Amino acid sequence: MTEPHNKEAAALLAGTVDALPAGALEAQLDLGRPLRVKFGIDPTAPDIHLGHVVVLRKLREFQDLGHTVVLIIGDYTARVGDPSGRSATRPVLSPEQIDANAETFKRQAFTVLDRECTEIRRNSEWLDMSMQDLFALTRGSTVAQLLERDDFAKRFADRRPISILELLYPLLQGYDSHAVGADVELGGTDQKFNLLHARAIQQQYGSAQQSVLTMPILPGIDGVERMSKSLGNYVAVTDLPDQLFGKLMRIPDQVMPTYYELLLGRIPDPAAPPVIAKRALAGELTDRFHGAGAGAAAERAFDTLHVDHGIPDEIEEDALPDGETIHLPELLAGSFGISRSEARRLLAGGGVKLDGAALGRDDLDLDRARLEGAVLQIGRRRHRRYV
RNA sequence: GGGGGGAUGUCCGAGUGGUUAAAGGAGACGGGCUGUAAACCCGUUGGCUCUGCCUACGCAGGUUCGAAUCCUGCUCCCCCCA
Repeated sequence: MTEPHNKEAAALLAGTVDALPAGALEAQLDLGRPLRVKFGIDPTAPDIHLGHVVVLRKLREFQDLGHTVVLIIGDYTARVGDPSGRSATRPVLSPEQIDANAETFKRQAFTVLDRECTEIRRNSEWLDMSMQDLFALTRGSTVAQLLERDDFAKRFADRRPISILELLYPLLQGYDSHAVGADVELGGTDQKFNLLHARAIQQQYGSAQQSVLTMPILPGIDGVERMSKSLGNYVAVTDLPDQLFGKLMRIPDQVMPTYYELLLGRIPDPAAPPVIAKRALAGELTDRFHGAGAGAAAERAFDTLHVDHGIPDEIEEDALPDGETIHLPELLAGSFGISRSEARRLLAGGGVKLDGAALGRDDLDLDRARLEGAVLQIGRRRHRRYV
């Protein structure tokens, strides 16, 4: 084993949870050729979020060392649905939706990955197989093996349903590895079973077996559940700068160190108060996805809104309806996409402001003159100017 | 094939004839506080022409002065035995 490869291995293993089998990656690096590093993603929900970024950053490290990333768009497996985590049945996507999502995915993945060292494949290329081929694939795996998987085992014990289709998922993902000749596969720790099962499939087909690296799971901005689109606790890489900054300011203080470690690769400044550390985190990530300076601009907007409780510079405009008096519930409902009843409740609760001054329960009808050119505001974040 | 259980508001989940727009929790939203859109505290959380009216407890009928609660049929889901 040569010295430079040891260093390379150490860098690549940093921050990973599992590297299996032990020593496999080091041996592969000693081959002295670029490795094919697989990462698969199902285009079910078309937003790459910071949870994906944890894995993507590691992939980028491989690329920076001259290895090739094979990005698999699971357009076919998306029809099956990975049963990991929640057992809710996935909605069936149309081919058009899957295509559109796949495009979005590609674009977003390159906010982190190096386009030059990335090979993109769709697993419909090889998974659209004959029944005979499927038989051949399924012959190699047993129910007992699959039931070892944590969530299957649990559901089986609880007598909750496990569909045959779901059982098939690890086989299909494994077949992907065989099809693209993967040397290494990355995923979150929740993917450990699937990643390892791929080794069995590769062996079954006489391919070289991949090594497996798992990355920690990033908690969502609720600080509790894993970050996921379906739980709504995610920060998308396409979120607008102000949104991205603001969402990151909302993470509970306890998970801040985790965010630092997984997204920035360091710990927060121990001398900094939480709010300062959180601002630094939010600013840095905003810069990363929107360019240098975006973080600072977003921070100024944040201060205006949440520290000074002021009105932002840029506000969407709406036209006032005709008439000398304006019925506020109707206006608010139309502008902010809420019901008139909700508008009344917000009014009664002091949540509606006109040019910064709170309105009350009885301010149902206002003279047009008071609204012309004025700004109506719900809470701190929603504003509309009337022209 | 046989037997059993279930479908409640954004979600989870109480409720088994009469203040039930439906307990409780979560989430969300609003207010207060704040060196954070953290934490903490308070409030709201079906719609509307809003001191009232309308629509709601899988779907369609029925019983009753009155039903989410009882009856019949239907749809869907789950479990057990084979």
